[in-house]
Amino acid sequence: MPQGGGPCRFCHLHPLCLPDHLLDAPSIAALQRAIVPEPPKPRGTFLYREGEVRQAYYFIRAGSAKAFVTDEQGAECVTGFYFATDMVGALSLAHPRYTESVVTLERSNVCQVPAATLEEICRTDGALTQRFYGKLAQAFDVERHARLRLNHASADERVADFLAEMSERQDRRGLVDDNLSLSMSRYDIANYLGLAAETVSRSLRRLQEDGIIAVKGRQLQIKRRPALLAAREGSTRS
Amino acid sequence: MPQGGGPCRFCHLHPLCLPDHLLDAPSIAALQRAIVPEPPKPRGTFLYREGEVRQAYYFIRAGSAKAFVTDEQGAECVTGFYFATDMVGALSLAHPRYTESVVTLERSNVCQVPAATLEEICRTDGALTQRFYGKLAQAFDVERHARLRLNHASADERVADFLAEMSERQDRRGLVDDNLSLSMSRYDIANYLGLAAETVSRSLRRLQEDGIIAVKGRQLQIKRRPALLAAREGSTRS
DNA sequence: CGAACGATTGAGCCGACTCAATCGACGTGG
DNA sequence: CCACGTCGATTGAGTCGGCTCAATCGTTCG
Repeated sequence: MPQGGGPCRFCHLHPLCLPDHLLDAPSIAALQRAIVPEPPKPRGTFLYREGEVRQAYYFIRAGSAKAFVTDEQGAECVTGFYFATDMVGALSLAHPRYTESVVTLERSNVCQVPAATLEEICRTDGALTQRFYGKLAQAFDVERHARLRLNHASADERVADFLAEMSERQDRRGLVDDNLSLSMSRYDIANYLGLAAETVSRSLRRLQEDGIIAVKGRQLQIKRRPALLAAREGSTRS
Repeated sequence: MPQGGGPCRFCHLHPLCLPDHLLDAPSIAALQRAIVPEPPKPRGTFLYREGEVRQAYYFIRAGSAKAFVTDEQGAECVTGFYFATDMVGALSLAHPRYTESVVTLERSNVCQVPAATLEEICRTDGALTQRFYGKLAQAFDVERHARLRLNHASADERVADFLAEMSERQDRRGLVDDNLSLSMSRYDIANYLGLAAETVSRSLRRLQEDGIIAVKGRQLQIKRRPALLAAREGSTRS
C-alpha cells in the first residue's frame, strides 16, 4: 500500500495503474497527491478536444471512451478506445496541444493529473519520465499494428483482430472472461477498422455462423478462442 | 562548430542531424566521439533485421533505406523509408530487439552509434533523452498519419500524399526542388501504401495526365504543387 | 547480346461500399 | 401503460474501385 496518501490509497485499480515496484518512490507519492478524482461523467462527455492546450492527463477508473480526430472534410476518424486503467493523453506528451479528442462512451469515472504537476515531477525523476514515454512507445506499437491490419487484412480478419484485441485488453485489466461488453457502436468499430458499419455487422454474423462467437447486440461471447485468434491472420478459409 | 572532435566535425549534414543549440553540451561531444562512420554500403545491405538484439542506432548520411516487417505468412510489409539525416532505430528505443528490418535501397553512407554508449550518455542527460524520445513521438505521428491515410483515402489520394510526403522530407533535408528521385520500386511504394503495384502505376499516370506531375521511371517532377497538395485530400474530382 | 527484373497496360473479377428498407431497443411523453 | 419517435443494428440489392492475372515493354547488368 502506498504511504503517500492521496485518493489512490483506496482505488482498487491501483496495482494496475502504477506497478508495485515503483510505489515507494517519493515522486510517486507526489504524483498521487496531485491526482484529482472527478465526479462521474455521463456518456458523451469530452475529456478534451483536439487542438486544445494540453492541461491534464487522465486515468480511467471505470467506463470507456473513444478517441478521434476530425479530418479536413470534417469527418470523424476514430483513432482508438480507452478503458479502465488506461492513461489518456500520453500521445500528446510531445505536443503542446491535444492531438485527438476523447469522449466517454458510457458513464465513466476518471482521475485527472494536471500536466504541469506531472511534468514537474518528471523533471526530477528520470525513471518516471521513461515510464510515461514508455506509454508513448506502447501507443506506437498499437498504431503500427492498426496500420498493418488496415494494409493487408480483409474485413473478417480486421473484425476478428479487433475482438481479440478487446478481449486481450480486458484480460490485462484482470477480468479474464469470454464475455465482452462492447461499449462502442458498430459505426465506431467500423470507422476504427476502416470499414462500413454494414460490413462489421456482416463479419460478426459470419463469425457467429462459424461458431466462433455469439453476438447479441453489444453483448458478445467468445466461444472458440483459438479459432478467433486464427481468424485474425489470413487463415485459409474453407 | 563542435569542439568535441569526432567525425561529425566535417560532416555537411551536421546542422540537420543535431541542432545547433545543443552542440555545446558535453554529452553531445561524448556522443560525437562515439559515432562510428561505416564504409559505404551497397544496395541491399541490411543495417539490421527484425528480432535481432538492438546493438546500435544509425544516422543516414547519404542514400536511402526501406524498413519492413515480415508477417506470419512470411510476406514483407514495408513500414517506412529512411533518407539522409534520418535516425534509424529510434522505434526500438523501448524494445530490447529491433522491431523492423532495415535494408539499403541504394549505395548508402551511414554512421553508427552503439546503443550502450548512447544509453549511457542519456542516463546523465535528461534533455538528450527527451530528444531521442522526441524521435519516437515523431514516428508515432507519422504512423498515425499513415494509418488515417489507409483508412479513408483512395488510391490516387494515397499516391499523391506519398509524393507530397517525399517532397516535404526532401525539403527538410535542405534540398528544395521540384524534382524527386524515388529510390524505391513501385512494389515498395505500393506495399507501403497498401495498394497493388499496378494501381500505383495507374495513379501516377492519372496524376501525369492531369498535368500535376511528370513521371519518367523513378525520376519525377512536381509541376503543380498546389494541385498535388489538393489531391492528397479528397478534392472533389472533376 | 541476352537474361532478369521492374514498369506499364489491358481484361476480368471480387470484396466491400452505397443505398435503401426493415427491425429492434430504448426513452419520452401523452 | 402504451404509442411513438429515434437511433442503432441488420439484411438485401446493386455498383465500383482496386486486385489479380497476363502480356508487353524498357532498362539495367552480366
